[in-house]
Amino acid sequence: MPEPAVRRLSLYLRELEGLLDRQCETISSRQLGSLLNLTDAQVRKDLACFGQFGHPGVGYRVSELVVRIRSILGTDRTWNALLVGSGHLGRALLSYRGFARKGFRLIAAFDNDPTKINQRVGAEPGILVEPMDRLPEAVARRGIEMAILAVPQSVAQTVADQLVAAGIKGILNFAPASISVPAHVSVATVDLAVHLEQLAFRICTRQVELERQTAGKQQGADAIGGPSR
Amino acid sequence: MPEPAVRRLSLYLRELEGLLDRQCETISSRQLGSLLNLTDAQVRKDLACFGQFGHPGVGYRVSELVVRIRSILGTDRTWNALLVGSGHLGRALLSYRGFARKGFRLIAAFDNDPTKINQRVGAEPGILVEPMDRLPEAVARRGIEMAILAVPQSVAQTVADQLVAAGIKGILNFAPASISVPAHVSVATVDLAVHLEQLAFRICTRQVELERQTAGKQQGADAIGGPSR
DNA sequence: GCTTGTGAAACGTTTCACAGCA
DNA sequence: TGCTGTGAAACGTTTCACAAGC
Repeated sequence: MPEPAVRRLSLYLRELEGLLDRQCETISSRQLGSLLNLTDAQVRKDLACFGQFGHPGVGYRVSELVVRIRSILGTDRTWNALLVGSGHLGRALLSYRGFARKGFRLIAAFDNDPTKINQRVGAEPGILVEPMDRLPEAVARRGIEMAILAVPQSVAQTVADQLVAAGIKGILNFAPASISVPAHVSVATVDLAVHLEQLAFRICTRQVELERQTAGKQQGADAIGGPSR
Repeated sequence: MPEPAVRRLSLYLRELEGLLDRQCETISSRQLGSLLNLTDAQVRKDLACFGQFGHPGVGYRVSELVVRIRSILGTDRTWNALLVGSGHLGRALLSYRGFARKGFRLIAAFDNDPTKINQRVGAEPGILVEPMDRLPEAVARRGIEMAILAVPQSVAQTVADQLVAAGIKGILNFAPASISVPAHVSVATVDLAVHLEQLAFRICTRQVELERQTAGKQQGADAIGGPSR
């Protein structure tokens, strides 16, 4: 199953949910692609990986496709998640409404800092920050399958190990570190600084590209004796 | 220039900076790869794209490689950045120390919500949240090249247009929407909900894989009449 | 011995082009 | 006409294998 196709599936779903709000009933692969700067063939190939959802001559029915993609991604149900690390980022994530809209419920929070334990964080009524030793029981008792890791780099691996031991099946890791887990556990790492770094690189590269293009055009113009403008 | 190689360059740098702290002087492609679950050949090919940094029989000198990669990524200097949207996520990003460590300075913040304007946010002394109409002047006067977009989906494109008009060269977009900008501007989108969705998919898939594996083994054992255990 | 850098082979992804269908 | 689904071609990335160097 092509990994890039799975990544794009989430993006298709995001756009389709938007179209649903605007009561758009059907959409062609070309239209959906143009929303994400993809070719029509790309969209069709991606969707065809998972079944035949389209209607020749018509396109894709938005509501139908939304249901299908949710079912493929496993977001046609709610997932319970917990948070470890109630620093600035952790608290922001607890308050983020985007997760709930997609069916993810953050229902517990943990930290090992005594000054943070027993505080209530997030939108009213808030979630109680519990000490780390309560984690295993919470996972078992409250049916929590996912964890959001928002702790400092230095303790990321240790906490990840605790999460795995507690029976967590997937970790969304915001710590700037690559963590290792057993094969039955999935990890997705989001390193915010890395994304800014990539942006810096792209800005530099874009700048150079444009300069080269301009220079090339000028030289070309010079060579054929065209107007330098 | 292979796009995946550039992505990994940031990860190499992150690991190398860690090794530098632990006074590790040299590292082989195999060792560096194992930190990130990559093959040694992958590491060598990636680095070779940008020059000859290695020393046969020795490996790569950590401090040298750090300098080289920073120079390639364009993070051998500081970048000034601004933030738009001082909601929960925006304020968390202003307080995040990881950016400063990588040479990114968040030096201005904007919002169009009157209740947020003129507040000070982030670590002491804090950054003053200014109204959107001050944005163009701030970009020009303070040499700001990057923007972090942490606004709701509904206004993401509008604000992006304002940023472009103000002369911003790169946007790190946290809004759950794909935004379009002219070719001379770079965008990186980080959709937090999408990452959780991908994690949900991987958890489901992993579960099925393991079940199939177990079933396969059992069947295999049955077929050859081995112990069913 | 161990290491890098690199052409060549293997693999995966995207694009093309068109048959089949409403 | 307009659309999907799909084999085939084109393109890009990763892995292999080994010469060259410490």
